Amino acid sequence: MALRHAVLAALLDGEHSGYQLAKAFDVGMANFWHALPQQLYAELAKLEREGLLAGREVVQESRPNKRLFSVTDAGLAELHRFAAAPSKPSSIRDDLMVKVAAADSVDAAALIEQLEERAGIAAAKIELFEQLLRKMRGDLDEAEFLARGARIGPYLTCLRGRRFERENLDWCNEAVSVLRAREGSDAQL
Amino acid sequence: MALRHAVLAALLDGEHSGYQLAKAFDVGMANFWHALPQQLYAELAKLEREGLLAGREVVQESRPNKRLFSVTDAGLAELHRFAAAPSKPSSIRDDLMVKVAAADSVDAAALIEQLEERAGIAAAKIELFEQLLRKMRGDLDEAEFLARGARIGPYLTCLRGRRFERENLDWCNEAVSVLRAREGSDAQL
DNA sequence: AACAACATGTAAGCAGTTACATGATTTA
DNA sequence: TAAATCATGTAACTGCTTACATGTTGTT
Repeated sequence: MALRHAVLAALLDGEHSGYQLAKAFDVGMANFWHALPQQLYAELAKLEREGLLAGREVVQESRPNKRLFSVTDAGLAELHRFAAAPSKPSSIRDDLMVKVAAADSVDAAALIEQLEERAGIAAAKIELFEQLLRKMRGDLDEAEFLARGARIGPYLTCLRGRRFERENLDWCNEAVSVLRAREGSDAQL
Repeated sequence: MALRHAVLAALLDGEHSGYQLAKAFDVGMANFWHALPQQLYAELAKLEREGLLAGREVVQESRPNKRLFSVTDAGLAELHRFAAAPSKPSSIRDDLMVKVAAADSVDAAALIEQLEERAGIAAAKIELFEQLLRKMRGDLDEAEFLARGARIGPYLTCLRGRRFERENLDWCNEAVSVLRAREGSDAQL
């Protein structure tokens, strides 16, 4: 049960609505934790009931009303506790990798197509991360920001996301060229 | 529901028992799909009921008896279908990254400790992948194996795993040195 | 006129985790 | 003699996904 902590961490840079959080969990946050809007609304309600978040209603005119949430002292304490506790190793789940693992028994063309699609997604994400990183840095250059910038946490996770997607892109391209080369000359040992 | 496909893929290189699979899902397979032994035993039983796997009892003397499973034609057909179907993007879940995202509000020392531990784990995994890759290659050099080796699927996913862990290691080290540097001079903007 | 963005949820079902349960043999 | 390896499961719980449900405003 750690979606709760991901939500608390996401709310550290100010109050957000469920809708705003859902978008955050679709970009920067999504590198290490993914969640659908329904899940977020449910989790926010739960965290509020438990007193780890405080919600306030904001009445809007040309928009539906919304509820903004912020982390309470109890919420901060819970984050502290969580950060100090040992965690289990990360878990990854990727259908495409399962398909590649079965590459020898499966249609190569379909695999190549999906690897190329994935490479495109990775490239787009890299671009997104670059933007996010620039935005977080503001006027400072990277060394300066790493040394003295505010909110280093999200910056570091973004750096991890960029590294991950670069590897993803490179590997997809490598896998595609290997599979293509074997398609032509299918003399397997 | 794709553990089933991961199991089918894992059984492509011959029959295995639940126990053997559990070990495989703890090393090579774990890069893209993680599963506990209980889950595997349950899934194997289910796949056998559905006719995608065939199990046979092997009586042993100095060991408990075991059941070895292999993929049936129906299982292969299901893998084909799965490989050709579109899949949703990979999902990652990593507690440690959630903690790093909250780095500005939590205890830096505890974070550094966990990042170093993770770096160690990553280094060990890299070594493990190197071994696995050498073992799969056998006498061939890498270019040769990529071009003509048997069972390229597991080799490619292993290459992905090694890339991932290298990035992990580098990033953990980077994050540690950033956090250390900030610990000393805590003049945040 | 159609679609994207804003905004929030409920209900049912399925997948994954944790705890429990057992017991022989080989290695340190 | 203690621990690791071999070997297989059940039961209860929790968390995640899919499907459903609604309605306005701004953009193309």
